[in-house]
Amino acid sequence: MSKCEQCIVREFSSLKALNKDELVKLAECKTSRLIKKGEIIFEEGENVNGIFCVKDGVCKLTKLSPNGKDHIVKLVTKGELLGQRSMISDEPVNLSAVALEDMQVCFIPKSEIMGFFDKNNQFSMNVMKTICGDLKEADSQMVNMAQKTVKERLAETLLYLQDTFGKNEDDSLKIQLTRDELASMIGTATESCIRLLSDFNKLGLIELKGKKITLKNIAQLKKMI
Amino acid sequence: MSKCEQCIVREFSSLKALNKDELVKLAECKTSRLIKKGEIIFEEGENVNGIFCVKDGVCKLTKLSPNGKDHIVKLVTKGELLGQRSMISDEPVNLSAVALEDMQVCFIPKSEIMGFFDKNNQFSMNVMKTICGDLKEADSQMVNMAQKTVKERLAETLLYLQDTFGKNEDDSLKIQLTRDELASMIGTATESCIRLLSDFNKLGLIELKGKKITLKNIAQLKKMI
DNA sequence: GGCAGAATATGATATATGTCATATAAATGA
DNA sequence: TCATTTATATGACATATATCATATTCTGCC
Repeated sequence: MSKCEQCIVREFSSLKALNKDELVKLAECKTSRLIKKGEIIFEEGENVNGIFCVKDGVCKLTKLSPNGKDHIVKLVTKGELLGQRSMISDEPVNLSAVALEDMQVCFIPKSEIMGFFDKNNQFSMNVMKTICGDLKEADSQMVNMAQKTVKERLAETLLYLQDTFGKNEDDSLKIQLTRDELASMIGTATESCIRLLSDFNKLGLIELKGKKITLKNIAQLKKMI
Repeated sequence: MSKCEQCIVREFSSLKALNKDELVKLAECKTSRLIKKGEIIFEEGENVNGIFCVKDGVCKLTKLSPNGKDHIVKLVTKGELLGQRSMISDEPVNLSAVALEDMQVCFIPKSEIMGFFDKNNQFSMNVMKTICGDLKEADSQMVNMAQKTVKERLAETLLYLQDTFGKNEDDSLKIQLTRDELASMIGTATESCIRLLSDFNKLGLIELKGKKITLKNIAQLKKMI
């Protein structure tokens, strides 16, 4: 079992508030897991009874709409925690988590986290702030979905993906989403998404090479939002 | 200054975790306010530096979209707290609050609440749970906006309004929203909202009398969602 | 290496929703 | 009380987006 003290990603999450003793305790009760691309970490409705700390890789949090389509609510990446909301609410998870790349995660049982809540106010505060940030973002996304056109949402999402996950040496977006996934992030039909990408390509805003997407005219994309 | 100990609505919010001493302290530092229908409690971008406890009345939380339209993110009613998110994040508020009816609210300064966070774990936990509930609801609304038709969202919203705010003796919805406000809750143009209400009326799902809306066929409305 | 199945692409068309115009009804205020 | 504004309603039309069909390209796999 690897030591949490030496784990770098811990510094990026609420766990940074834990002291040496707490980290030792944490290392004793956590379980590490390797998760393959496409694998499900947990599914809507499941009881998770703990949280996951993402050490490496990216996953999508999706919610199934009554119309049968999945919607991607959020992407979660290295350094973030997964499943905090449902643990605190003491409810089954309301979202599914699926790996978009191979991942390394650690599972921390609920009992352990609840202990930290009791004894470490800074940790509680960090978790609260994270969830408040998620709420602000969710409100903003809600308004985006309600008020913006698909074209605007696509432009915004492409910029977000580059900002958050960066680009490869050839300048293409580092994170690899299928057209289907991109569509379910912006809330549209796959064909519409593909068509708009095609339009953006023709307008010189982006470049499509196979499944690789390269942002070519950031200024113009920003103007579209 | 009225005593918080005897305030009934306190029992419905996170504040129920406070003990006698804390309530006395709270009563000393809070300020009560009467707010007229239509009045702005706070506006997007403002620094609020505390939270509001809603003693009576209902307000809307709105967010301005870049296209210039307001979107109603949430309705807040008696017994709920207002402004928790931004206080915890230590940021300006991301939403505006406007009274839909005459309201009674109490303002509690940030310093006081932060003290409770430090000393009263149950209170912290209550606040956390409330915000987690808001986050779950926001995620769900995000998916609704992205995946459901306007018709479905209208049906859902009408049912929600009746469930949450009840009906008058004549069975019409107790909460009075303008068509414009209803439209900005479901995320559509005012005309589309009016038109669909008209359609629902013709189908016998609802009845329109002046601005009063009465749900006539709940089962059918539920089937539409 | 070639084949099956998936992902991407594009056209044709249907449909939902937005926009603009205008009419009517209701509310507000001098 | 009447006039002016504001909210509701409805029609005509434009447009964005979904849906269905069908290529084409990619990818994993035996």
